[in-house]
Amino acid sequence: MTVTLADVAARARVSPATVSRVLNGNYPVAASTRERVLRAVDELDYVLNGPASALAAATSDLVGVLVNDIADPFFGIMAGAAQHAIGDGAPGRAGGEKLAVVCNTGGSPERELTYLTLLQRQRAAAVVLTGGAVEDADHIAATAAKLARLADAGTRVVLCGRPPVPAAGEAVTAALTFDNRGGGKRLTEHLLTLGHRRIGYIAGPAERTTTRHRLEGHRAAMEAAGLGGRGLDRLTVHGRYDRRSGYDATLELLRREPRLTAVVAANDTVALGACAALRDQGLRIPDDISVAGFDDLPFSVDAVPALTTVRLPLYEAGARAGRLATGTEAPPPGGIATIGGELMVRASTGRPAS
Amino acid sequence: MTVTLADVAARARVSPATVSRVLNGNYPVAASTRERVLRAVDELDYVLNGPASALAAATSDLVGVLVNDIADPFFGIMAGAAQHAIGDGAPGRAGGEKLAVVCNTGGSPERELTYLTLLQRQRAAAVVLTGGAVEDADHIAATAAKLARLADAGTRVVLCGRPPVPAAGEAVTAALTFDNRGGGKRLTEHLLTLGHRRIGYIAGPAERTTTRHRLEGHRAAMEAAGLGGRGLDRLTVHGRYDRRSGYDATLELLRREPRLTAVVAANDTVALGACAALRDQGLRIPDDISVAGFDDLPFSVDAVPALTTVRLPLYEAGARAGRLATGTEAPPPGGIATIGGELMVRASTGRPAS
DNA sequence: ACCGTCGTAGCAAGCGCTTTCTATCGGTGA
DNA sequence: TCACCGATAGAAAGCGCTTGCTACGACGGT
Repeated sequence: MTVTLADVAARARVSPATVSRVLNGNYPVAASTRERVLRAVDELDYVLNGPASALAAATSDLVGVLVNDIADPFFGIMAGAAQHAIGDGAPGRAGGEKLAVVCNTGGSPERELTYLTLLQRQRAAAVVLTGGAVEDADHIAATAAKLARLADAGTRVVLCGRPPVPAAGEAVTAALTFDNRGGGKRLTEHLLTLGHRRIGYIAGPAERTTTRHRLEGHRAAMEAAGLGGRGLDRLTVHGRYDRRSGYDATLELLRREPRLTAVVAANDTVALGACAALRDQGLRIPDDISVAGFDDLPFSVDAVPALTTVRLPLYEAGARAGRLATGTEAPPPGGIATIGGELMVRASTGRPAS
Repeated sequence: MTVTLADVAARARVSPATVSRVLNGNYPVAASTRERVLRAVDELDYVLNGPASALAAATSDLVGVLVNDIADPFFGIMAGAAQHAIGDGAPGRAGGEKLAVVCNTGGSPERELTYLTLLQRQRAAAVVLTGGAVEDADHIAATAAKLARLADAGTRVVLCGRPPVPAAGEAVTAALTFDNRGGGKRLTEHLLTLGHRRIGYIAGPAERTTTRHRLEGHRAAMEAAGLGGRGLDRLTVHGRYDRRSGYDATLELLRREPRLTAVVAANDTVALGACAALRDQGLRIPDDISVAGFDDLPFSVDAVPALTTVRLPLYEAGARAGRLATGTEAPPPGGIATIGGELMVRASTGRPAS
């Protein structure tokens, strides 16, 4: 039924060992023999049996890329870049080709662990974890343990846009983290500079690192401006990283403080929802109220008005993570690199009305 | 170093066969024995060796989901839904859990084939192909052949948002196709009804089925209104499915026909680019010119003005494809189901000025 | 009390490939 | 001319798991 190495060997009148060596190209095989084998492979339309070779060689060419939400371009862009870098990593001979697969955790710690186990099962060559992590002690411990297990099974572990795992130290090959705190700080400073004082903040899910860091940056800026204290809590609303959440949170913010002059959203998608809510309330942006996002996703520049936001080099980061995962690029010193964001001032922010 | 089935067996004082059966749960094992085994698994922190079991069982729990562009929510939504449906397909015992992985082809036929081969290598349980296909005879033949090969290796093949492969007939388990033609037609009819006559069309890449079908629908509507002929070609511009392409194409259309009263875009992303271009030209939407998109991606309702478009039930389609891939749902009669789009009339279209 | 059965568990033969070790052969330098 | 060597190719031993078949008690019907 299915063609095996032995069939190819028979056809090429050589031993299976020779065929294997031709295919893997890491052993001297006479040119004439090689050609004969290759022809047989072609004629028989032979396809290597992945599991069998993974079993025998104790390695596989699978690279897993874990994302929180595949429908969100934030992850899509990073994953696409990583996959690209990985697929083209060693385009040379067979075996150099890695299969990058992206796994959607939906933000659930359990699914993340499940996928990690599944990848461990497959003896994945590398794993790339993207996006913020959940800050639950149990989960962090479980993840760290799993990563350690993976690492000493030879799987490379790369973090992209996620803070280094505290306990997993040596397990992680490299960690690329975004400067969410700094970006959040600069964004709010921009608003403060424009003269805003009553600034609402729409945060993401409370337990995620990304959420916390961006919020911390915001608060640091507020406090530095003498606007700290309890007022901050009143003007902060948590929600999911989606449009709807931004819409609802904005309404809530307006309810708490009708004289709000600016809203900072956890990310661009949320900001879009916020804009919609504001418009529905009859408020003009930025005349009546300013809005800012985070990430600078592709659609943000086309929003009306164009969104002021913090640009994160998602594509570059993903590509770099991919290269680190394939070992094409050397890890940064210390294994950790922080990637900064760039403040993009656009039309959605302006001076407060009064 | 690594724990194997045999280790677990030794620890539980049973044979490897028994352990295997406990883990796969498809053979009677006494409760007490089972428990002992499970405990050993736990204590040893055993993880099944995927390749080994795939080799022995000649099947794997991998399901591949191929997408053209993972950074595009159009695909992200479908892929996420499929992955969800697949992962939760048989959450019962181990083994029922499938690993859905998404592979990003970047729209390249070669990469598509490469991934298909890679999945074939892994003896994937199923493959889901999403999005339009490239209409190149060679590639279609190659794909059909590959799918046939996969199919008779026992891999289920599901098409989602892609027209049935002509030559692959029996190879395909099920095909879910979007009624792009009908949607395109209705969209243009809507514009015609409003009174538009000079309607520009921004199409996607020429060689893709999705592009062709949507365009055909548009033209059918135009012709039915007596607006056929060569004028259509003049008012059609091809480009990629991205924002930038929409921007550029719009400028080109305006150059060709300054008196344009409406622009229909290949999809929402392109439409957004079109809106940006029009705004930059000082044109008001919909007062001076109407714009329509396709897909109804999440951000479309938040665009300003909200985008008139054709809603495609992306999530539902993806989920269904996932279920078909896992065999959780029976294929539609004939293996083919056409999914209709719903015209969403919003603020970006209105009566022409004059 | 005997034998067919049912319920469990073990044996052992692979699954298809990689890789170490060994064999072979045409040179080569002395 | 002969021992020796480099370059290739083959033999065979697994890699860790699944599964068909066999083995073995304990039951229950007659």
